[in-house]
Amino acid sequence: MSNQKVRVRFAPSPTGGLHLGGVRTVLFNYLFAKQHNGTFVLRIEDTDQNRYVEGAEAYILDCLKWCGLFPDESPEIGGPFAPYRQSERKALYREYAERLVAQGHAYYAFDTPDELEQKRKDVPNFQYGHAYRNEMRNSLSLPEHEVDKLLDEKVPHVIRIKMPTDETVSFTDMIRGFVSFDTNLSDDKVLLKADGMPTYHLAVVVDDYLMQITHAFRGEEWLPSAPVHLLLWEYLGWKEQMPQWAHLPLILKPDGHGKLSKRDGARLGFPVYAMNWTDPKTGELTPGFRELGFLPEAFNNLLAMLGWNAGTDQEVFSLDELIQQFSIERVNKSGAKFDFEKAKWFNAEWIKRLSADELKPRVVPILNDKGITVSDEDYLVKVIDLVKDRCTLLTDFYQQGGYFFEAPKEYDLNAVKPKWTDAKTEFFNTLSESLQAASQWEATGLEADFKALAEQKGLKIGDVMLPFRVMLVGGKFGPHVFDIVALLGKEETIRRIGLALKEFTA
RNA sequence: GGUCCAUUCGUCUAGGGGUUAGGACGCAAGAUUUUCAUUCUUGAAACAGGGGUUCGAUUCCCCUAUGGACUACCA
Repeated sequence: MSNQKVRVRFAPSPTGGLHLGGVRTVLFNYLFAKQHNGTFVLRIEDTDQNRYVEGAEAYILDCLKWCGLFPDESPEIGGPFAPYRQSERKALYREYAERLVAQGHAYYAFDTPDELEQKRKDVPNFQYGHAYRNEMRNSLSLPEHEVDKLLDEKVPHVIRIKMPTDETVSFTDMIRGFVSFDTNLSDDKVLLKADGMPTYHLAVVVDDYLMQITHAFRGEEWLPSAPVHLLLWEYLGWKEQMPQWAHLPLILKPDGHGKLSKRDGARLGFPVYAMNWTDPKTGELTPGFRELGFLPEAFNNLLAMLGWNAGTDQEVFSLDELIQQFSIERVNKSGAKFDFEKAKWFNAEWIKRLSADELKPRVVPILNDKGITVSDEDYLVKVIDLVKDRCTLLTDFYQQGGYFFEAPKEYDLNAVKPKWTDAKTEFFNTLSESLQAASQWEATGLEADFKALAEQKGLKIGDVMLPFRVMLVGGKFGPHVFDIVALLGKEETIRRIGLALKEFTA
């Protein structure tokens, strides 16, 4: 296996939106694959038809595209190990389950859901395992002829793994090192469900084998069921081909403790999903990072830093840098609480780092959404350059840059009206006239003229500078006033002075 | 309850038998900016506790505590 080409997979089940932690798992898979010139496959684990959600698979694909984490093999693009949807591979799992039964490592169980429920009620901490399996209705406890009869009559049944007693299963995890488990403590997990679909336990082993997966990354929540998987690899005779495991630390709630869930996002006011997700049944919308105004560069970056670090002071990484520097050895063992403030900082950093040209195509839709059409792209680039340092989210470009495209609809009147005087009205009227007559239109010259005029009128510069800003921008924010004036142009500046004067003196 | 896993500033983390325990986010103060940000400087802020081992433990070992995951015909 060590000389084999690296093959990794991300195997989500299409049950809803894609969680932050899911994207991080994708990212680590992707980084590892690319770094080793390996293959990244996307496999859809849709073996539970009860939980299948329309549109979820397409949504997951879209998320990966947005993040720029493209699979090399997937249900969409195919590949040498197609199909990549487990529901389409259904027929193949039974054979392996039967093989395990024949070998004595698994058995048929005929207990109905009701019977199981009853048993759980009767026996505290019931586990379907060595202690109780003889009390249940299965091919271990029932006489052979009765089992045959039940099978012949096609009585619904499942296939369960027969966990060995008094054995220790151990392996070396790429992240946590040596871990071991006592087989007595694991129950006889269902391998093949009554509907003929495999459970995760069987499917993940069979497909990882068939798809020649060399390294398997998954969340830490899978650690307790690892012994079942290990045993399956062994019983199926594939132990030599078993991938190396890496159980990733969990992403935790920012407050309190526990796994971060979409509920926490709603409660604390930040997204948990990569992109907006609308549940097709309830119509409920769960917000996403993309729509909130995150850049995929920043999203990848912040996810990578949740559990991994380069061992240096560097925190801002491009995807290429991550591919270069990522190492599984430097992934932390313990869970990390998600910090939305830091997440926003990463985004602000990326907005500052990207050029106005690179930002342009991402800002246009933001402005369009607000009803602003951009006819002059060069003008937009200048606007972006002027305001990008004060944007944290992409959506901030509307607030910070919208007034370059349309005059303010509302003014921060509290900032100007209480201190308004006739002298100021007079000043701005005169300013309009002198701007009209201006022979040049460049920031420093305009500023000098403005100051000279204020002095001449006996006004403090500060007393007219702020009102001037509010006239152009609408509020107390934005770049240097005369940079704005210079970009806005003569006609528009004068127009806005007139517009605002009406409001200020009303 | 049981099993497994984890534990350095509020948060993400670096470090590692002898260090002023480093960085980042956030927070506070100051400088720059006649707005708001950016930027810069400075500051407050941590080795869960107890035993060992050792000349010396935050670092190694054990125990305790705390937290988390899992304990479905879900993944």
